[in-house]
Amino acid sequence: MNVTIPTTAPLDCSQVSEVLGRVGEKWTMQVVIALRDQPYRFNEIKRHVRGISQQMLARTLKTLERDGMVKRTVGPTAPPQVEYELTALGRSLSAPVRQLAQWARAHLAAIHDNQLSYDATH
Amino acid sequence: MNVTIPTTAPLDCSQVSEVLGRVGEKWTMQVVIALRDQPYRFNEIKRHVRGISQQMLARTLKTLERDGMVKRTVGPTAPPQVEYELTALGRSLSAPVRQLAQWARAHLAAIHDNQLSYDATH
DNA sequence: CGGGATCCAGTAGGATACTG
DNA sequence: CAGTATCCTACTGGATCCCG
Repeated sequence: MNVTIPTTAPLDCSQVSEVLGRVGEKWTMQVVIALRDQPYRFNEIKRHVRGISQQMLARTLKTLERDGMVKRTVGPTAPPQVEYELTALGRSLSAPVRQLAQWARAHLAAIHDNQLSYDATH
Repeated sequence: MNVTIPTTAPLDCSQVSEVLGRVGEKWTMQVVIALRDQPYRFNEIKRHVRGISQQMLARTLKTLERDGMVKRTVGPTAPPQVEYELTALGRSLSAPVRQLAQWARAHLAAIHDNQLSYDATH
């Protein structure tokens, strides 16, 4: 068989950019990363993700839940006990994102250098 | 040696989200992908990236050039002949992004299903 | 504790017209 | 051909207050 769709594979289509856009949102991946190892409650996540507001955490979690990346579990207690955990889908996303993050760490200094010299001459 | 910094590696820091944000911009990766195989001129890129306006293409290319991902070469002719090509940095980025794109294509249907059933119950 | 409702600022994205 | 200049809209991100 050997279909061989090498580097020339689509890669384009607007569908992919839908996911790229989600990944590029400010808090999405930081929340996913915070949940990587174990479930956490709302304010536990908030403490792990430095700088996030209640509002943005609530929005981000809701979006992730809607996408099926995070599972929300409400305990029958008062006050409410709500736990969030990654689904298999959410966990599988963190792998390629980790590749990207490694690239970022490896090349961010070069990018900043380029920006500085570009700004100096334009 | 085998240092073994497994899934617990940083991955966090705001620096990474700077790159993630860039990747998440609407046209950035589509332009990078269009330039993957060979240099192109402005309007050639515009034809390859369906739906992009002159304005957004100019902005995107300028940002990519500033980041050092794209090299801009002006020929000494009239009318101007301007060629854009990926730098080594730009080419190296497309590898991890391709991983993400493959993930996107593989799981986008599942995401849409989740969104539909979520919307139906909330 | 875990949110929702509201309001607000900044920016990404886009349409159109003009220019060297 | 390869942009720049304007102008506008929509959405992201955030601060604050309120509620069960």
